[in-house]
Amino acid sequence: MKPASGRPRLNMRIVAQRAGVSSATVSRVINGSPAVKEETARHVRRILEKLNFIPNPIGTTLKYGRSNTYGLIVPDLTNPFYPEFIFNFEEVLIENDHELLLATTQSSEPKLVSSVRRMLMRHVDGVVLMASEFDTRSIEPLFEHRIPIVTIDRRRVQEGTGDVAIDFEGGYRQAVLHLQGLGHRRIGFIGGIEGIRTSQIRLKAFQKALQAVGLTYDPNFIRYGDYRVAGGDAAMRSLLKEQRRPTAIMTANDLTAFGVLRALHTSNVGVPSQMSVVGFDGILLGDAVYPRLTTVTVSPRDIARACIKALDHSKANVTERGLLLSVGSSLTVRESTAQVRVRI
Amino acid sequence: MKPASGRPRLNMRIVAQRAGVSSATVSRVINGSPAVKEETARHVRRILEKLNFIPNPIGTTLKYGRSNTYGLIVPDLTNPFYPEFIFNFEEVLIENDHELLLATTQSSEPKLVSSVRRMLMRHVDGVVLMASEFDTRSIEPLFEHRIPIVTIDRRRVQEGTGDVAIDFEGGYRQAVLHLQGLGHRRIGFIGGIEGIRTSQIRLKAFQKALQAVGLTYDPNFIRYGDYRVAGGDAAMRSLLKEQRRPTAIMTANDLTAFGVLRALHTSNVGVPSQMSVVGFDGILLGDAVYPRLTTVTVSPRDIARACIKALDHSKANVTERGLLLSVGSSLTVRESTAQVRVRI
DNA sequence: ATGAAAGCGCTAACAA
DNA sequence: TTGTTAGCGCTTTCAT
Repeated sequence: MKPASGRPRLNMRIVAQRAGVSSATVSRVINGSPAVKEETARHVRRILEKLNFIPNPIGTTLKYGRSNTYGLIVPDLTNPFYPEFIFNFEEVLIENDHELLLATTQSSEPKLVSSVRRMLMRHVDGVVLMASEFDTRSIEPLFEHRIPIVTIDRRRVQEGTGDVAIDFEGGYRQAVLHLQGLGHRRIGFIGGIEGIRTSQIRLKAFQKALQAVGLTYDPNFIRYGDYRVAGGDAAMRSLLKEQRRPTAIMTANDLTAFGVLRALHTSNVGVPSQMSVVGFDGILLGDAVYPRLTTVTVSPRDIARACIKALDHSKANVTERGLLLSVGSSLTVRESTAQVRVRI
Repeated sequence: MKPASGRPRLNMRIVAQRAGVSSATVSRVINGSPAVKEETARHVRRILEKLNFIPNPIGTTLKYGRSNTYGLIVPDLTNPFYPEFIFNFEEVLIENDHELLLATTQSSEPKLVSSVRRMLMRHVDGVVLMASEFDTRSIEPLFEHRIPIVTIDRRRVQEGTGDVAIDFEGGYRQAVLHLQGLGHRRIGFIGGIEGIRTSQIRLKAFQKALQAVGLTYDPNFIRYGDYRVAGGDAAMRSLLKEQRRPTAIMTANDLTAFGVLRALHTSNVGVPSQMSVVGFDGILLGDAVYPRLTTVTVSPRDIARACIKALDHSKANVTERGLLLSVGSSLTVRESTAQVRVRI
């Protein structure tokens, strides 16, 4: 690798020369130090403008060992929920003059490890970890380097690590209430991937929601999926084979609900005439499918803000256990739910 | 901002001390220089492992003014095509030990300007610009700093700037051929945003495809959308008001096709029984809607590779005009197209 | 084969 | 109020 060729990059020293001051003064002007005579500052600012100077943050990063960058590790860009979150997270970061370093794991352990390594190399000031099913060993280096971490839905905090928990229970309860109001008594649930933590959390939340409104939980109406369309489709087909069918289906996320809709269409089961469907996430595309999806919406912006808050807290209190924040969810009623019609 | 606190970060000097060599030797070992005695190298490697040393690329960046980072500017994370591209682009970058710096513009000029600024600050080695409708003035700084640029579908190249063009015409021709084979003669088109360049390109490509197979172009069957669901929906509703209707609809992208499907559902027009629909992009969710969308697929991975190729070329030949590459597309037949049934 | 040292751009002590 | 300087981590020329 050869050193930068051509004329030297425009830097503070050059600006300083042109302005007839020292680079320290230029630095002070740029950072708004009050210790500079207003006249000098004005003069320097004029030169800055004329030269179109853009400070090189690499210098600062090197000096302070901090990069003003936050890492974000997501499992998958294919689920629209993540891009929507990324967008919001990025916006919140930019508001605070921070950068985003994005990594996707594809739910693969080696990818997680290499993502973590890249985060470390780039000296991120914190990491948001949305990859749920991770082995703690993979993110060990993050702990060692004392990087503030926020997990999503891990519902545990430790030294330097906060967590943002989505309020599934509240959301599902609203949905169950809505369905109950429409006369539904037999509500099925299609969850996430069997055996992983976040799936358990969602299923539990569903059960509690049922309980809260006094409906009975029927294990025959439960299936697992894979948080994706294919899983929702397959699970719904399986559910349709039952003698006694539920009259409404709730799902672990919107993509699963899309699969459910597709399976029902294919099987000529009318939605919402014969079966009501409720998703979870509130992705924008929920409004694009037919029928438009009734779903529990959780605001990506709220999650993003909570993440930043937890990260900031951990940064300021490296040795304490991090914040455990909760983000609410609310029902968005669209067209995939209706009065129950089938009598049994 | 206070300097890094606590114990100094693990760096090459510390490794060198532990290994009883100089930091220069450590650097040589890490970079695989052959000028190190194998015995020494082995010893250093052992220490490296033991200390779990991760080199800090900031030092290198500072020294060389290059960051091994590529910038990617996309208009929107809401259209799944972009996340799918981002994922592929990131993968290709990581293969080559590069980093990704992502920015979204939301089709807003100020956001583009600030994105460009961030790219500059971070010393990106090149920029992929997917924000189609930009004023050249906004990216002027990129030119000034001699940053290699690749645009998508701008179909013009200049000094240091390459372009990757999607082969709309070839893709649309396959689609038209497919529809023609199913007996369709009256094919409508719902384009992108009226007046912007990429919309023109797509509409022209559609016209040429029609021409190529000997079908007539009927302006009454043409509408504009907005590259999103809402636009496709509205345009389709408008089209349905025509006395003579087309029997098939092609669209500027898949999201538009989703809107078309929704409008047709709502208007009780059967797909594909009464109307065939063809999208463009080949996003994964095209397989999730009902009916599954027949579409023209363009491989995000191919686009990503082409971008890197063009970027590499421009990097090596800063003063030449960049490469003008083309990426092919191919028809994916699913369930939204069928034999024409309606006789007029 | 290895080490010493300079320098990339920036900022904060410290000096003037 | 402004300037001088050291040093963040790295690589590479030059010296040994």
